[in-house]
Amino acid sequence: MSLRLYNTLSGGKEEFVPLRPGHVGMYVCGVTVYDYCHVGHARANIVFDIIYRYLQFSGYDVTYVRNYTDVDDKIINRANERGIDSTLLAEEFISAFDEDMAALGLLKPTIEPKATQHISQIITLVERLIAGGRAYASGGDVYYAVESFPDYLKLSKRNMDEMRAGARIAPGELKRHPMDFALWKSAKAGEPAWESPWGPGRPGWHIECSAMSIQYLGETFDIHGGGKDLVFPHHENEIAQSEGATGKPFVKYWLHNGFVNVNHEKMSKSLGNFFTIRDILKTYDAEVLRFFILTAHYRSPIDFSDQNLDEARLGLTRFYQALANASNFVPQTQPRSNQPEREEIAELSDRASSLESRFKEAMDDDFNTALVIGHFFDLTRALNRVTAIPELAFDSAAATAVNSASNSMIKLGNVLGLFISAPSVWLEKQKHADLDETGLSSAAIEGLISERQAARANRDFARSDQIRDELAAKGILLLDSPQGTTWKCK
RNA sequence: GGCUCCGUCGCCAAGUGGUAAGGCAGAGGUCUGCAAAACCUCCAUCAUCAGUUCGAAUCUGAUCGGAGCCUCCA
Repeated sequence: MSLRLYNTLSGGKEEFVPLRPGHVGMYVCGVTVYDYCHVGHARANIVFDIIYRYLQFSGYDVTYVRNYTDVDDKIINRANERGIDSTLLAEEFISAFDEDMAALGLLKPTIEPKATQHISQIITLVERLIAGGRAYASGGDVYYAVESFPDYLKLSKRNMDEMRAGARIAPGELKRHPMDFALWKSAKAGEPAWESPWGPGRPGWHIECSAMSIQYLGETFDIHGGGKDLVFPHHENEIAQSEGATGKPFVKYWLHNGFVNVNHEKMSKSLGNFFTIRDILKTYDAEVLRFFILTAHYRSPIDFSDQNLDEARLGLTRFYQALANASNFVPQTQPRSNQPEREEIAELSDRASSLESRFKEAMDDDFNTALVIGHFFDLTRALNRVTAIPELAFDSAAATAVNSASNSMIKLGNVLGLFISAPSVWLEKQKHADLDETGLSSAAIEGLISERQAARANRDFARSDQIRDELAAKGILLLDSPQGTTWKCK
């Protein structure tokens, strides 16, 4: 079974066949750097991060390009509001973006080009379009003549008549057709500007992505991605610009991720219902956010809420707890027994050895991470079944199966950016994360545990239970085991 | 208004023609001094209606409900 992915262009799943065997060129629209990133950006970038990782896992040599759009009306406006230079503002938010992506545990793309460093390529592309009769200069601006490109709107599957109602020519624009869009904008006083054949100006939105993707991936490449909201106009215009200039198909597979919603509404700046990545990471571990995002298919909408994040944390804890149990289970001494194989061990071995094929099957089907997580839970249960049986503690077949299961789960989880911590470290971190709210210190808890142990040894269960109840009232749960008593937050 | 998409157990969520994964919550049980954790068992016929088919959550049509795009947006 080979990789199949949903192509927005065709509206269905297609078998993935790269242009060059063994190689993949992938371009993902980054951000316009004028503000902090919100959870919607986090989702888009996490989704393409796992696609990048999975393609590599599948043996492809991937060139992953993600741009910064660092010149744009919004940047200029925001810079003016703050009374600073737009370059400075862009730099500030490029750094913020880098910090956020690093905090989310994303791999760095192969290339992260900036629009302002590709002005000459942009100008060349615009000249090509003018020469080919696809664009025209008007005043100091250059516009793309959408009527010159018959395939316009093939990605968003609309037609000009439907669109015309919403389109209009804004005052000051020198367009021939309402749907025409700017490739180059003449600079007003105080705006960043570059010399061009049409006078000083700056690139319009869209053209930088055509110029940079062609520069690094060629005139035709494999995968182009971004959020669903970019289908129109951004990606539609990229197609018009690129194919209009080169006469070649621009992109083979268009991938678009679904939105993050809040109360079933799109999270967006204009609705004011957005959460920035840095705010979220104050409360939730980056891996919890990633896990939450991966529990839904990347094309589906996902509802962002505390309840859902808390549930994600609970789910992740279950994995880490099982992995911790597994690492404790492996005998420190030589195995003493080799019992006739028990059903639990056989099941675990089966699940462990088939995990990778199940994983691939799910991921090959348009990156079905939710199904993968289901498989992880299945394996977790099988794992817990074995590690919960004390008699198997020194059994060599059991140890082998447990080892193989946890290794496999960690290996494949890592492909999704999951299970990246040492289980004990992660559990410890979760344990202390909520400790502040309880008003207790871990030393105080340990002291009470010792006191309770003493009471239990004396069979003073009244005192023992009193201690446990008091701690429970403050949000601390005690967990007794043959190895002693540990605790965790509710 | 036009164009897309979605509606699966209390909640989250896979499944897109062969008879409903998984997680959370809930019920019962094992373990435990009692608990907790873990494990075991139980827990849905897929918005509604009408079709196509040997067979549909999956295809078609209608209805109801929700969202997105059409203006900047991951």
